[in-house]
Amino acid sequence: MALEHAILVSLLEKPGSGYELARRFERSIGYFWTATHQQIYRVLRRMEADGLLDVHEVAQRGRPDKKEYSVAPPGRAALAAWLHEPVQPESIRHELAVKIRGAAFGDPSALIAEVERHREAHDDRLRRYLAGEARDFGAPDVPRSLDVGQELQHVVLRGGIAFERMTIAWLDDVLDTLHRLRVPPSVGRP
Amino acid sequence: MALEHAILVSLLEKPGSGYELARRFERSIGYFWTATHQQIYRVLRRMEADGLLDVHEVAQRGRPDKKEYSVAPPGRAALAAWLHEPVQPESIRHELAVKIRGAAFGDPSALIAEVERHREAHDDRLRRYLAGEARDFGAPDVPRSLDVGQELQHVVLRGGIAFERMTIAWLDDVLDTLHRLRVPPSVGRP
DNA sequence: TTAGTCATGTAATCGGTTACATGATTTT
DNA sequence: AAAATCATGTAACCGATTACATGACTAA
Repeated sequence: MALEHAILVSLLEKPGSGYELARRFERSIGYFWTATHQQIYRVLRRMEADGLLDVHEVAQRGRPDKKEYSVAPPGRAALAAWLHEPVQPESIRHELAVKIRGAAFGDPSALIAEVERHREAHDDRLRRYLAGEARDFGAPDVPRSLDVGQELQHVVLRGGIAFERMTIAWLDDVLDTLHRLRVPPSVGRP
Repeated sequence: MALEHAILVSLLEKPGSGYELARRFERSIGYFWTATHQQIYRVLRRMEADGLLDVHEVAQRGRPDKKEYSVAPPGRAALAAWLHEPVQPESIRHELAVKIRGAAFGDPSALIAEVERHREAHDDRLRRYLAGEARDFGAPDVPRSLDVGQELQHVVLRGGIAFERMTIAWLDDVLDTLHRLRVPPSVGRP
């Protein structure tokens, strides 16, 4: 049930509409949790009904009205309580890994293009993260003084960066392996 | 819909019962996909009804009968077709990261124990993966010659190992940050 | 004029988790 | 005697995805 808590964190960092939250889930929050706008709207309504959030409609010129959500005291309490509960260490779900292992029952070299596509996507994401890091937290050689919230945001972003770097290195390993498997392994035999 | 495909891959590697599949999902397949026995049984019945799998009951001495599933020709075809479809690069979902970012609105040092617990869990998993690697694929200095299926299994396992190593390093970074935040940053100011 | 952004929603379906349930056998 | 393993399932619920829908404004 971490979506609710991710929303609480995001709204505490800055109040906003469902639409704005959906956009944040595409970027900053996106490197540790994802959600579509449909789901966000549904959860927002439920959380408001439960008294965790306050809403007020904001009229805008030239744009549709929006409902700006902010965290109500019970929402803050719910987040504080959750921070003291243990969550269980998660496992990954990696569909591409299923495919790689499945390739043994098809043509492994047919996967090369697919793996390269994934590599590109992760490389793009890494670039975006690094750009965001430089923008929000300063370049490594030009450190800024940050408050607690920023320090924590930064360490989470470093996690996203580490994940992308690791994934890219692994996909290179996968590509290497797929290429090696195309030529029968004859070297080294007597 | 990768669970079906993960099951097809696993059953192609070796036929087995729902119970056995559930066990495999706790270990080898577990480092890229997870599933509980309830879900596995449900999906197995559906796949059998769809003609993707064959079943035959196996009587056992001293143990309950089991239904051994194996991949039927249409199942093999379904897997082959899926291998040619692109899957989209996934994002991670990391509940702990939500917590870390949420800690800014509570007591960050209260998270230290929780993060240490996660670090332990990932360290355990890493050890199991490394033990499995040595057992199934030989130590790095004593390489074995492997067939295509084994090579692909190995590269996926290397991915799991890389993921755990990266996660442990990141959690150390997180612990470092949480410790630093306990003492007010006074060094370096005039 | 077409595409893109801002903004919110409904409906259907599927995938996954949690809790509950049974029962024999084997190991400590 | 108790706990663990082998083996299979039902029911309820929740979380998440996909498809569909609307409508105004803005920029290429």
